[in-house]
Amino acid sequence: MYRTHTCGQLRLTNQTENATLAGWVQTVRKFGSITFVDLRDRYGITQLLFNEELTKQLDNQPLGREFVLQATGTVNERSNKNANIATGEIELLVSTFKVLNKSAVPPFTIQDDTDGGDDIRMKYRFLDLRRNAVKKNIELRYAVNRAARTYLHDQGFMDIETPFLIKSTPEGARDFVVPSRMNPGQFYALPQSPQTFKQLLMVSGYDRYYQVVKCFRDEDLRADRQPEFTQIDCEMAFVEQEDILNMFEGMIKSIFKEVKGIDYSETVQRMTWEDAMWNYGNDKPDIRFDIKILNLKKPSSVYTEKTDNSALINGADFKVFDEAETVLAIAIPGCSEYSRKQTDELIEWVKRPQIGMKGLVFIKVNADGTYKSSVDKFYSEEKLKAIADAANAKAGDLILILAGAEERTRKAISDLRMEMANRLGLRKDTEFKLLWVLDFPLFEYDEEGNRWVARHHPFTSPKPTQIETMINNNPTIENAAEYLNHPYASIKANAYDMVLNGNEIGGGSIRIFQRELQEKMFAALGMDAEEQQHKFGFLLGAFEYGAPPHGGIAFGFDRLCAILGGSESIRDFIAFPKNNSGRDVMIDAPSAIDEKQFDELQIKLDLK
RNA sequence: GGAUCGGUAGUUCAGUUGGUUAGAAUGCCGCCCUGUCACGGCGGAGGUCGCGGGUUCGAGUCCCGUCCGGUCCGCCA
Repeated sequence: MYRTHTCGQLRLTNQTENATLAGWVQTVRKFGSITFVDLRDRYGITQLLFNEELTKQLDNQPLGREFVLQATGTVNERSNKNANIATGEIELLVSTFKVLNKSAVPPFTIQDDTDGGDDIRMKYRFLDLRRNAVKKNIELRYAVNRAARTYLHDQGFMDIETPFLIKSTPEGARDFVVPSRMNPGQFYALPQSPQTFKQLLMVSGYDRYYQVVKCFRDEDLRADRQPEFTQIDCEMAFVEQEDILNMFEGMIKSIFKEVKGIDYSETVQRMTWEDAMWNYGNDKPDIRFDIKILNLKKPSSVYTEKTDNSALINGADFKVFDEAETVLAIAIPGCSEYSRKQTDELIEWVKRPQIGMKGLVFIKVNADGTYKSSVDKFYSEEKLKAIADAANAKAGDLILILAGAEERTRKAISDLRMEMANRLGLRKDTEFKLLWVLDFPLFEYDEEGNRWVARHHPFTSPKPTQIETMINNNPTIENAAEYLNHPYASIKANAYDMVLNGNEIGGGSIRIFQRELQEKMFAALGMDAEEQQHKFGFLLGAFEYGAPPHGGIAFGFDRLCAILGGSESIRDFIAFPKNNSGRDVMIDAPSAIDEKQFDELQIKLDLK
């Protein structure tokens, strides 16, 4: 037996008991004739005390950091207690010890505020994982996993595994592909999600399915995007959208309760996609703070149900506004005192290539009720007041106005809104606000490919009243400039996203379950009968054998963990993550393979 | 594919308008120390300034290229 207790276990109540501990040497503090050793394992740190005789033995058997040590002795009350650690009232008075393994000097210190940078910590991730800060994240991840599984199990969901070696269907993200030795020249694809399999399980009658499952996408990375990532993937049969929303609100609330101890009792807000875009410029708005967009102009073809406020800016002969497709304003609370330097800095901020605006108009709503703006030449004080009132600005607020092309400007005002909220500390990572965004567009225009693609995926059902519009307006070769006016731009889907603090944490839809409609959908995406059969024949075939109505949702597990852990980066919540370039710097993957492997695969490497 | 920031001791960083022998902290090694817990004291070792080229009397510093890493845009059904 290597140990009788863990390093986080012993207390004053164990005084005078014998115990054997095993763990890693955190620090050695030598005082000539006595020595203190902090021994660490997953559970905590216990101080070991070596007497004079044992300290002498250390001359022949030196202890270094991260040595693996086993020590036996009696539990002793400390004369100087340490309130900072759970075992701080006791120490182990060592009688015998054994070095189970020595350690090279670690390249960075294994402690909470380590001296190691990201690079070196990723290369030695197995050491980084010993640190409390990382361990806490991995533990939180397991807690989220457990809470989700418990909830879903209690609701009658079954965990059913689906294959990783599947068929490539190049829609949406790029597939990772795997060559098949037994089928030379042919390739498997790793799943971007188990989408079609979970739908087939619905056809098979497993009407509540879930899986905590790896998904793979060969796209560029970000702080919150990895090439392999984990989803909580769920599907239900005989459900409408309302059933799904209720079921999975329940799951998230249960996770909040189990993992964070938070009773999220309030009703989860709901918002249509159009409202989200109109009011926040974003399909995943952070609603922890109440700053909404004032639409001073809009392109006529979208947001057909909305009324803009162009009367407020018209007739001033201000070309920047008059010639812009879209003009959007937000009122930032308490910033009217911004200096010239500060407003100039904001202008530079929106002109950065990532934002790409040409400039920024501001109106200061002064505390004394006067107005000062960068467009005083064009707008009288009355007009500025009218704009300020429409933007819900109060005395002391700063109104920021962007003008330009619809999509870019709307994204820019959203980015600006988030940036200002960050600067004002309005995005607290201890506050959690859930939101359902509903009625997403069914299609979106792909400018690069000059075609219409499914916004969610091609299995998403259209709103029933718009099926006719979909069938009767199949896109031909469209002019890119006119895409906002195509009937497809207005078709909405039975699709929904769950948003937490401005992050999309889950998304799903009610699926198409009739073969005929699915064929029409594929046709709408430009797939002829032959291509449909080749790519999705198995699904169309299955739909002929009594497919039930069904729908589902998938949650981004890594991202959910990161948000619950108060972090922007999902890497901290993955035991062995990839870096920015998709590399695992610890094992140095990807890497070249042997000539023999190419031979077996009958593949010849000929890099361009 | 693009933008941007960074690469100097094991590690984290500083390094002025280009100028003598490139510094600090921490870690590491040695000696001293019986109550430390960020132990303390004294001493020591440790550098291809990412790599290649250029400008210059002289380059860590300026220029060009390249590699690596971070963040973002495009991309991510």
